[in-house]
Amino acid sequence: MQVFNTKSGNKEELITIEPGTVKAYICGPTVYDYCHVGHARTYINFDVFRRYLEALGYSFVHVQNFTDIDDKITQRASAQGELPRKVADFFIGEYFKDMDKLNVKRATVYTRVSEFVPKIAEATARLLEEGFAYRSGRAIYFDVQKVGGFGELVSEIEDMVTDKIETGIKKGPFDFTLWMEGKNGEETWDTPMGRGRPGWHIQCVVMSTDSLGPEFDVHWGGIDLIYPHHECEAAISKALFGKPFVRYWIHNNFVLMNGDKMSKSSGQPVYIRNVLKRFSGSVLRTFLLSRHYREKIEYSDDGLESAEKSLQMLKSGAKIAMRNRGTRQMSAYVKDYADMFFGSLDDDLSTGEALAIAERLAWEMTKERNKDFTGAWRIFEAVEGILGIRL
RNA sequence: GCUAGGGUGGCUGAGCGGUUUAGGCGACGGGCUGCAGACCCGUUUCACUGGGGUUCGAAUCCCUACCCUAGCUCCA
Repeated sequence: MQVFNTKSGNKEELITIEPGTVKAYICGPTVYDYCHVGHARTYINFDVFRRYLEALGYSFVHVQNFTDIDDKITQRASAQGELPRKVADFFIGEYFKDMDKLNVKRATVYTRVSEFVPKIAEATARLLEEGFAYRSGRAIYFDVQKVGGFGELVSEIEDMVTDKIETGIKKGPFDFTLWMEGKNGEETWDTPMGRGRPGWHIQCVVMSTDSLGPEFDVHWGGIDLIYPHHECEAAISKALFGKPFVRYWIHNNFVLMNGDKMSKSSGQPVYIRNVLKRFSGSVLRTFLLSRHYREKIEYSDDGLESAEKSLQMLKSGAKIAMRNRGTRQMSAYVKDYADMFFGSLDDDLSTGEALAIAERLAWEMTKERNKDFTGAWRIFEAVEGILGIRL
């Protein structure tokens, strides 16, 4: 299939390192709150990516983390008078409840930062020894210049607005924290480097490569993670292994609300569980898949309602189609639809197009009496199995 | 600056090589109604930023110019 690689800025044919196997890592949530619709979009699109490749016959290794050590978790914990660990565990549980309702397949491996601290400390110590990192103030920083700067995903980084970047403690403005001494109330670990906790970027490098090896096929995440998170990951990996790291970087776009990104920093997010009070998981899934993953999508009641209508149409079509379920052959008319449907998915996961094609077929089936719809059930089966929309 | 995505009729917004040029809103006419509203029917019959190019044919592909939006160390 063709996928858009952020690294090259182009659509490329997906060729895996090991034929027949896709090794993929996706940045999981920082578990300080319930998941919102933006999270849903990321994990649903990745889920369809996985399901499609599995349908093509690939074995798909899906590794996902939970960032359970973070300032926001500490903040929430102290506000509620609880231990950070308890807060993280709670929201991990809630994450699974939400994702199960959205029919998102479970990952092959889930990792938690808190379980990887010794390995992260070990990697940090190695970077320190090899001169890729330095100690300054109360933290250990990664020296971006030592690996020849950034450039995996962001070019001409010097052109970026650097006004708000603090310097002084750090050698270079783009250097970032690998390890820090803990502050009051934070969870810390004893290591040969002293007592402290890991920084954000190195976590994902250690966790992904631990399961998938130093080189793997796909690294997925929200578009907001391109810089700094993924760029920093690439720099760390380069220093740690001296290998290419990830072949395909894939990023999905945001869910907007009133034109702005839905997130904690810009207004209230819409939690998945709140949407599910009014619409089914399949409706939300249909809504989020109705637009291509690299396009922004505007969240609105109108959008959900229209997704509900689409789903209704798909269900009508599926009902008619399933009457001759099991029939191997496919009429020429249906074959055209099947080609278009699977062709859309093959072209950079165009779920919106695929959905529109299935919907049109459903519509035709409810209206046209004299056409041969033999084999149409296979398309609706794919809507369920690949798009993950229950009909 | 860099990266991504855009510039379509009064507005919104699909279409992304050729066909019935969506749909919605609004407007206009009619129906229904004691009058409105809602609802129903009809009309709104050739819009695609400028300039090149490819093609038998371009809103749709390529180049170029201009303009707009978003992001750029909290973030999926």
